[in-house]
Amino acid sequence: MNSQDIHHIREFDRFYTRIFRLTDKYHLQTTLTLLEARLLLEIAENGYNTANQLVQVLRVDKGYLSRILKRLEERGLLAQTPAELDKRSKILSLTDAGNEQLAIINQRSDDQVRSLFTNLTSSETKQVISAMQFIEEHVTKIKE
Amino acid sequence: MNSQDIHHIREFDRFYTRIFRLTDKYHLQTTLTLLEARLLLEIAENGYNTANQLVQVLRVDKGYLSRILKRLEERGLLAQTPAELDKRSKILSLTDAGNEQLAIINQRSDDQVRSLFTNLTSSETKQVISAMQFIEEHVTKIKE
DNA sequence: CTTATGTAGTTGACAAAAGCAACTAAGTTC
DNA sequence: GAACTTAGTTGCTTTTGTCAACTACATAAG
Repeated sequence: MNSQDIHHIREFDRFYTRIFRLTDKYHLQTTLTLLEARLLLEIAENGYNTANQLVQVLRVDKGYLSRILKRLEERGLLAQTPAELDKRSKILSLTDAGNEQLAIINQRSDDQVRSLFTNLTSSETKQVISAMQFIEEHVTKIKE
Repeated sequence: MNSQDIHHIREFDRFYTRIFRLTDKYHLQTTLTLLEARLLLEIAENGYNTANQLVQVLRVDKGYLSRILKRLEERGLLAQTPAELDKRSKILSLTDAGNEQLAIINQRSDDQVRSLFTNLTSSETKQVISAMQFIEEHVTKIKE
């Protein structure tokens, strides 16, 4: 792998982070931070339903997470019910209001994605997606 | 653009951010934060050599930036010399130590990129890079 | 020239985000 | 059942980022 290749890849990296605006303070004009939005998503859609699982998958401090979850609960978006099996842990789930918030976020994320592709023909869009899938399949995960 | 397409794209987004580890606190095991590393790079390699230019291109608060630049100067990585043409502004440049730091960061970034591609044949690598370039050329920038 | 207005960067005060360590309560091992 | 581990909480601190006021210089208009 030559230095020109590496240059291209790092260039893409900068392009990508800029375009997808990963640093937006509030996620898509909701009152949720990026992390809060991500938590709702992981809980509701990816089945991570304990604080501990979220700590693993998102690599956040457990103390910090604990407070964020408490805040989400206070805001009525999240329910924490003691686990029957292991009484140390709590099972996390979204309330109806939480699911509504998530739906809004998803809607806006979808809109954002769509707007990135507005000028593309349907065939170009398909090619971009193929390119993404190709990258996803081939780029190797770094070891932890 | 159908919902399946959007799903694929958002999936790629999550994959990408996870793999490239954009949230690492210290950039590649140096004592520089991601922003500090980025500043050195923009100053030395992209020719943005005033605080004002950096504010524009990286969209950070000018007060915050001012403090970071001061810190980099105190650490001996950065020199700020008054501009002759406009005495309000200072011309930023890396010291030798700053260039060394940047070289280390670049080296490690390169290594990281390389390690993501270790298992790929040279032809697969070329295809991934082509895919990246295709995405870069086609995905439209969101308006500010 | 001089007044008004704009711009580059600094500073102080503050708020939000994140990290660290000590702690409680429950589970596990032997 | 004593020693150890684990899930989550809480207090304390640091880091990161925001906002507004301020200084010094620049520029345009009368």
